[in-house]
Amino acid sequence: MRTRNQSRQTQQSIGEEDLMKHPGSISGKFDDSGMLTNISRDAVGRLLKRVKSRGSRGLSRVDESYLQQCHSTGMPESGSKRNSELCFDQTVREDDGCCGRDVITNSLLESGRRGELDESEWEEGSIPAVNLANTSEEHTIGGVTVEFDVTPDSAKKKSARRATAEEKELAELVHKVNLLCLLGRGRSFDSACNDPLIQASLLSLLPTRLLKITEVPKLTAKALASVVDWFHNNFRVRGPGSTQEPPHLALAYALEAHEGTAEEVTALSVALFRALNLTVRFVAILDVVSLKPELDKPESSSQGTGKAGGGIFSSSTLMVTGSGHLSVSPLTTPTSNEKDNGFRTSIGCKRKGKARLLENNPESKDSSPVNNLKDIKMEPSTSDCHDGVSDACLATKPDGSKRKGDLEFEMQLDMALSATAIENSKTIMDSDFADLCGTKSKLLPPAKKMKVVRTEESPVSANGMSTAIGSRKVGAPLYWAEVYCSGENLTGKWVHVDAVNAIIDGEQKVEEAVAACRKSLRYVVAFAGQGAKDVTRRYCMKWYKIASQRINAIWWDAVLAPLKELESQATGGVVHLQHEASKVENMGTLQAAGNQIKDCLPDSCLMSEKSKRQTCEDYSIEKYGRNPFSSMRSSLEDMELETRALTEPLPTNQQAYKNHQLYAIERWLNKYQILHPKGPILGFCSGHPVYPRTCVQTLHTKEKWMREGLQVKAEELPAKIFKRSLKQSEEQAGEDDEVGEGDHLALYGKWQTEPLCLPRAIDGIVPKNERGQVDVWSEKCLPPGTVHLRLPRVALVAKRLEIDYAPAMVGFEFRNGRSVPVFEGIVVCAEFKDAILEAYEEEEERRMAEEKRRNEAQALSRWYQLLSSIVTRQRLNNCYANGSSHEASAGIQKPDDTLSSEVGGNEDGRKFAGCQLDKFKDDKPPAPQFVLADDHEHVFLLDDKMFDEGSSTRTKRCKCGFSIQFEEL
DNA sequence: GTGCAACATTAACCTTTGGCTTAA
DNA sequence: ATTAAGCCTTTGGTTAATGTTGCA
Repeated sequence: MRTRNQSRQTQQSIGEEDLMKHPGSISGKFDDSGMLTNISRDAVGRLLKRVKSRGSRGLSRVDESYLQQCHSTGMPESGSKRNSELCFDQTVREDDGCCGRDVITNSLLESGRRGELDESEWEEGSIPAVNLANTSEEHTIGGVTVEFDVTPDSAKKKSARRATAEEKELAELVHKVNLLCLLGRGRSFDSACNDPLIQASLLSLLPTRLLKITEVPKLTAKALASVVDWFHNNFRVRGPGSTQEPPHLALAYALEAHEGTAEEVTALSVALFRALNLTVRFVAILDVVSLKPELDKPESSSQGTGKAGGGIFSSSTLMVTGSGHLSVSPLTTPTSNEKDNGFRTSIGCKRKGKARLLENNPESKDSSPVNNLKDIKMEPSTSDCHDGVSDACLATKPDGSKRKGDLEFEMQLDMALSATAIENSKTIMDSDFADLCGTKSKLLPPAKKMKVVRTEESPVSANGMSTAIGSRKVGAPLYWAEVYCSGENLTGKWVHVDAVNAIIDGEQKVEEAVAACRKSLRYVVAFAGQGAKDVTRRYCMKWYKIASQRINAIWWDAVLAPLKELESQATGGVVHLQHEASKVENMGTLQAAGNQIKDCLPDSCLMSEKSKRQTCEDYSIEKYGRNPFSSMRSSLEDMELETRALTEPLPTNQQAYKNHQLYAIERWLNKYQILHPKGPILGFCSGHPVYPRTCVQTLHTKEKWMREGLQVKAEELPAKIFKRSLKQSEEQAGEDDEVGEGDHLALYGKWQTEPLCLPRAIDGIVPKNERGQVDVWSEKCLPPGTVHLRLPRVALVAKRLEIDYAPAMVGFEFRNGRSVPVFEGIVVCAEFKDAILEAYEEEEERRMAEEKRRNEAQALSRWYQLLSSIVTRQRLNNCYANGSSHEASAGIQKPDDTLSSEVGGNEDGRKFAGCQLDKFKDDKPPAPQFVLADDHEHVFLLDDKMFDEGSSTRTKRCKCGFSIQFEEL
């Protein structure tokens, strides 16, 4: 075992710069010296597992253990610098004697992963532990600062917290956007499948004998076998996925290389079928981000931490994606699959490298995955290739035995690999990897190495199907084709064709395969003719499991409606029975053309969009000409899907009935629900009879029914009675003064109600409730012969006219901690409506006039106040600025009202005001110009007024000598 | 290890009708 | 004297969804 000190020595011998530049080589050194990383990973896996299992106490206990040991052993002497490091070191040693350096490293990596570090950062971060020892509470790797004591603790807390409404709303929005993006992507690929050049190229590759399929009058699934076999043997799935390129180009590359992502290869199969004049859909599982917030995080974390072998070495899927063998929902949003994104980021450049390679060497048909990997490894920019060794050592212990987690991890890896039928290429890769393992395996990214290990243990069958998954022989297909076989059934049938895995008519297996790979079958969409149709029902037998994970059906149907129409138009017409001879002829021409243009690919794919589109259209018209049965085929399928929806098998677990759309059991009804009628019994689940969901009726109180314009029929007994809560009972009892009267709540079903019959208004009197009002929940709640006048202040009018009315309560609002009724307008007898409205109009006019008058008066008053204030201010300025105390004491301003009266009763004053405040003359009435002294009333004459241009001040003088200065406004 | 059932926890929903002071 | 407006203060029980735990 390497100790921490040993590790440090190693680190010291290796400069930081070197670490960053040549992580792989350094990894190699570690690897050579005692499987350090292997041991470390084991330790980290255990540590994190323990931490997770302990929940929030995990790290604190680690700290405590560290502190205790520090005290007991006298370590560490140098303060906090190495605290965290030592802490983990000690803890790990305590457990299994493993080195702590990698524990720290990988713990940090874990943090980094949560911080959405991509794969390259993940790998870079695994080496430079020198950095780690330099900080106490924080550690910096490659510029990323990670606080040490966050990890599983906070993650756990976060996952324990439930999502708020806002978060749910956001998640729903993201979900919708993601769906739309994936729909767009599917349409894109579907469109690419119609590319005549691609189709022609495929035909040119197809052996002539297989063209006979076009001559089959009634196509059956069986007839497809030969073509599917051929395709399966000639096209392989491999990664990294090309997700950045346009589908047309991606297909061209895949066609040339005879390999591509599952999506591309499937699209090629669709293109081939279409070239053969079959009616085909490109089907994809839209692996959309979860509709529920936070759902992805626990999922990923559970995968990452729950598995002993996984732990911070990331979830299995990450490992797989890291290997570049799985391209899943490339347009998923960042929140959907961090793992995918990280993977995608790294593979983007890889694919470009690959693309360049293809362009430079168009004949490199044998560009095997191995070659790809070599290219990848040589790419200096692909930092994710660094430090593969530590991961490479994960799978086996030094002694060769396997740990539980490793086996588990490999199992997951198997699933993912089989999901993309990677087994096809495995056999080829194995031989190459045998060499690589000896020499270059240390340089491989983790999952690449994992794959090597895996292939040693999991022999691949000759036909490329995985045998490692036992019963789950079929991997999780995310893409396949649907071929319309008119020879199936009486009316024809859409047949599932997974050319990638060479599976025909395996629709029943899809759900299981998808579930095995922990993918969700929420949306299965078939694309054709730029349209799309949701065919999830065909593949999902347990709808109740996905129902809650799907967006609300109304929105989804609205989105799909126009696409469905397009799809229906495109797949409705089949012409292969009408012009068979010409078809074969055409195909021969296409094949020849394909041979000519084959070598030009992908350049030929770059033909002008316009001409391409034109070709496409021409071809489509020929191929997808409408026939009179198109709508019938579409509706037949709709019926089929609908039938599946209505004939879902009974779930075997009780909880599934809680919100099941079709079935219900009594124990999962809530208190406002009842079975009526109670039958028929469709089956039993754990002894509970299962009823149709249509038998479930919602119950309400009499009052609640009344709000809906219904009333309980006379002499109807409550369908259900239950006790109120203690408090409610007490309140009710208190009101009724009769204990026991109000402690029960009677509920009625809709079948016990009839339209509301309120007492009619008679003699102009409005029937009111016990509170003297009318509850107007809706128009239905208005007593016959009355109208609701929803006008403000209309009650006053009715009152003035002495017309009987009732305040209209329209609802409640929660205010000041309690519900308060909201009144809007009044309810009056219909015959008074016009009179009231007329009076109301008059009253409103009068009120408006009054209000206007009041406003004007208020404006006047405010002007008075303003001007008085100005005068006062000026006077005080004059008095105190000049230091004339006697003047100050002499000048006392009257209150406004006094001044007003003075002004009003003094002609001279009015005149002076007009002169001296001429600036305000047009806007406002003259202001008072009198200042009263004890024994003298100052009068400011116009002649005595002086104006100073410089300071814009005007000086007024009284004959007595008193003067006031003020600024001209 | 997985699925199920029971229980625990928590966010969201549902309920629902004042009283006093001050100004006009 | 009457009436309108403003202010105070911000429930708590129930349900459904979700998490946890234990069992087969």
